[in-house]
Amino acid sequence: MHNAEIARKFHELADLLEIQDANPFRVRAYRNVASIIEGSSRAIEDRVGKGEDLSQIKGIGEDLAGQIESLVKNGTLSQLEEARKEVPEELIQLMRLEQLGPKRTKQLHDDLGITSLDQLRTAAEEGKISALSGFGKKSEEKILDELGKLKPEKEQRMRLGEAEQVAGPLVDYLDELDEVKKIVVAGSYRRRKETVGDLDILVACEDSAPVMKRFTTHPEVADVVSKGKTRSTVYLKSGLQVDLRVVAEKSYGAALHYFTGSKAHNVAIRQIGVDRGLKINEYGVHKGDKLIAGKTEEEVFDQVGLPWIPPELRENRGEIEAAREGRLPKLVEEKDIRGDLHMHTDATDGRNSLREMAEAAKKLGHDYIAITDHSRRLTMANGLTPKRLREQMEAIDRLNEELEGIRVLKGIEVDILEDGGLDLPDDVLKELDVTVCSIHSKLNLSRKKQTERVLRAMDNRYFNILGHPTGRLINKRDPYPIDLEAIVEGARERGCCLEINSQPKRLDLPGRYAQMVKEAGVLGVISTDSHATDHLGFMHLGVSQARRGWMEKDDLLNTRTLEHLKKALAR
DNA sequence: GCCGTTTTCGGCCCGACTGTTTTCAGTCG
Repeated sequence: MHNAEIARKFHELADLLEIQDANPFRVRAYRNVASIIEGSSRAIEDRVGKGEDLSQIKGIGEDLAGQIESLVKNGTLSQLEEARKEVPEELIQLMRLEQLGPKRTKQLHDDLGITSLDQLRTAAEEGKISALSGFGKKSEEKILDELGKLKPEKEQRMRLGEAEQVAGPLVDYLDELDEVKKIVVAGSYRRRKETVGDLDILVACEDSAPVMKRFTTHPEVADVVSKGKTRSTVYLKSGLQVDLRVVAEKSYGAALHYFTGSKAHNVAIRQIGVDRGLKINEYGVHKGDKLIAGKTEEEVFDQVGLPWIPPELRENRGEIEAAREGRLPKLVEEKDIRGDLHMHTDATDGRNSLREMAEAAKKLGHDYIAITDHSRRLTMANGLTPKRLREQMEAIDRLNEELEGIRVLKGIEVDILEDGGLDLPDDVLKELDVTVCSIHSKLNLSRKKQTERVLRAMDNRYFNILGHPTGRLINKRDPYPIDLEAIVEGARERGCCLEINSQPKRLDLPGRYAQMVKEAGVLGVISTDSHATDHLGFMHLGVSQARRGWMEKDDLLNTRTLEHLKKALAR
């Protein structure tokens, strides 16, 4: 069972308990454990398998450790089964609507007998909801409006970070077979799109039968849709569709190219083939009946007169022309990253101490990090006042005297207030090495006002990096209305940078906007926004977005040495 | 349900915003 699925079960339990009006702190404990598991870079299943004591993890006590273990071992969570008896589990669907939390959901159920989204729609259309106490006409309208926008859960694509947790173990499991010569996950996963619709696993081997057997009998498989010699399709228990395709080694490169896509890229490449009298398919490049290439992707590209193109660029958005003209970018790689400039500690809403964050970052090979806790306005996160920030600065000074091999920079994630001011006075900001400036409130301002708000904030000479610039949460919240072109231009004029936030839920900026930043000559910053030492490993996800935005090492701030970084930050 | 150089019991981030209110509950972050 994957981390994402374990986390989902605890979230569901928390939702059900909340509807039941359970102790809110107990609910929080369940939500907390869900987020710990979600954010863990190691598979909980493995940790249980190795007999690790999960109660050593902060936020997990003896009780929860036991619940996790039994969930992993038996596949069931008895507390969840109990809760489902009390509350219809479909009710949780109602809480996917904005404005509907546990209390009003319970009220809808108790007063109108509503258990599903369909029944909610009918009740709203019949005007029954506005008649309830606490609801009104506006609430009813909003519910109908939200219902119209809501996508069925099944049609949602899985976030890349979650898909990695599913794909990694599955690939390892298949790779244990001697028959498997090569194995890779192709498709949008390999192109590093922010979400994937399904997993396309490609295997090179001569005898497919044992591979197909092993694949379709994997314990995570819920349903075998088809099982053949070259292709099988299954649904995992998590709902994710996985296709396995088996080809001979001589066709591996061609198949890899074919199944990596994108479709638009493949069509364009095949057209070039046709122009040269070649037929290109998943088995290879053919001249007449003769197979002339296909063992590697390089061979396939070579046949159409192109150098190898990185998967992240294969969207037919200019990469073929660039390849032809020899101006493909040398994309940034994770090893180019020298430091991480956005992370939190337990002084605000992080889970680890200053020292723990620094030591974990050092282990990852970073030359420097910046501690950027929240500022005072974010009370829910226990945001720092000037006084507490100064205390943290002193603690950083002391830590830097002790630590070797890594430099801890003083920073803040300071809120951009509604009027474009920053949440801390200039004389405090002045003392910091770096500021990440972010919007956490008033997300629903008009596009014009939101844009002006950020531009005004950037006027402050201590504004360094715009944090999670679009504010989107993948599958959950759209970007707030904002004129990003104007923001990028404003950043260029003022010498500000834009963040590429690596949190799996955010990936913000997305690749397409990263490209805009690069083209404007504005520096990007890839940060993890870590709230625990475990999150520091999300860097590669941000790097993938930068790569999708054609970014090279020099297009980024945190690929620089500490010395150059400091110069670049001075305004 | 978790946690403890205040504590093994009694705390647990709390303010802004909205729509419904007539003094506030529910939701969100």
